[in-house]
Amino acid sequence: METKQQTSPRRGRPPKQREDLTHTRELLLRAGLEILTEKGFSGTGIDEILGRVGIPKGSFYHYFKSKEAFGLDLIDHYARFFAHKLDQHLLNTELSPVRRLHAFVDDATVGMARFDYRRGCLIGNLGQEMGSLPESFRERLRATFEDWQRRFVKCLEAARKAGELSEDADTQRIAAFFWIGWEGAVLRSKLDRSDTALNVFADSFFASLPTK
Amino acid sequence: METKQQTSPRRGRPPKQREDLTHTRELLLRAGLEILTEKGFSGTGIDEILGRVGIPKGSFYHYFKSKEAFGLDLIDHYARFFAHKLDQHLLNTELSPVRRLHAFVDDATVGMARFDYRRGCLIGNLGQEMGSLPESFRERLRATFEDWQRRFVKCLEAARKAGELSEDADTQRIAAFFWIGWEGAVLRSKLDRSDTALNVFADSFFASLPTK
DNA sequence: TATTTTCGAAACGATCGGTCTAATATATTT
DNA sequence: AAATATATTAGACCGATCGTTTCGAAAATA
Repeated sequence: METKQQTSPRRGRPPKQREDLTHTRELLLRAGLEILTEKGFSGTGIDEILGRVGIPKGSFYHYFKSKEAFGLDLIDHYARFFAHKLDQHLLNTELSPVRRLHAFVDDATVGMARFDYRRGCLIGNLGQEMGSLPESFRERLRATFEDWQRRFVKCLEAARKAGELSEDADTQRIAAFFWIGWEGAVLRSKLDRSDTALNVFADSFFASLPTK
Repeated sequence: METKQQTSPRRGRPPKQREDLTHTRELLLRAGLEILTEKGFSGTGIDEILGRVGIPKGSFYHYFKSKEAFGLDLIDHYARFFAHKLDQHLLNTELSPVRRLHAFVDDATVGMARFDYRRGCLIGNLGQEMGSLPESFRERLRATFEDWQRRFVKCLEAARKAGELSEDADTQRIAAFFWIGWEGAVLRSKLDRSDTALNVFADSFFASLPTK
């Protein structure tokens, strides 16, 4: 394991170690996200992503060793982005816990409207596609849902302590219920090109909360 | 529109008109259903379907003018099959209306277990894929959901009249809520390879029914 | 035999993910 | 400044697979 010499001063251009400003890579991830949330993994060719940002194949395979690796990076990228958005609402102490949930749902709803209900949730999309996807995707997708669910539980627990939920509310179950159904609502909303499904599910979900 | 002569005795080999024994066509539809519920439309190649049943391409394009047409036929095929299964439970007068709903959910749950949670719902699968599918699919998918929802409403109405649901229950909304969430549960169940999501959603759904 | 349906096999052009090689840009050491 | 080494760009190219076409042989009834 002595391949990497660390004593002698290396010559030539050193590898970039700054994560933040790999412009091209960032562009590819952004475009990939846009297209994959719309058309899925199998439905999207690399050439289409390349064409949109005007970048040749050489660059793509310089930054990602395969389409599969690209997909995995995309999942992480999206999971982080979405977790941030979730926390933005669910940790907003200016609102009561249950109102934070409403705020998130409303935000997501206008988010879908912004793209005419053409883009959905990357995690849900890939989850549905798992049958024809590299098996390596499964764990990451599962873990992402668990992560989102965990953040939801925290907010529900806060609601319970604040008296917005009954004392014996099963917050784990409620959070699981939400994400299961919400993904269904996003899928249906894409099919219908309408926010009806999102609203129907959200309303029924909130109405089902055990408010004691 | 005189192309089809019905008076003169036709010559040559007559078309197979027996529904049950359009062997090849039936085989293709069945295999297509199995594979598409597992891997989706974009994720499945025609060759894979052909290979499974040992039929050459010529036959496929004899019975279906394109993959798109095949997909549309598959949707109809599945929608009919599923509507039949739905009615089997929802019109079963030996059970109370709400118990019929339970029976359907239980049936669907063991159905998913039978294939190790690898096969989902064709309509949900294609719905999610719409972004990269022929636009002609959209209306059929929508119509199928509406049909299923309609059958659900009838059963809910019966439940209301039987006193199992409160008098002012919004059966339309409840049925819509169910199908939105149930498809999400099927998707999640496939990802997790477990019936947990199905059970969580079903339990929460039934618990949310306005029982007055 | 005439006519039509069905089957079978090969091949098409397009596109898929991925490779290859060369040129260019950028940074460091001598 | 020159030499050196790496980062990045650029796109032609590859084999495999995609959906589709073609065309003739078999099958079946008139």
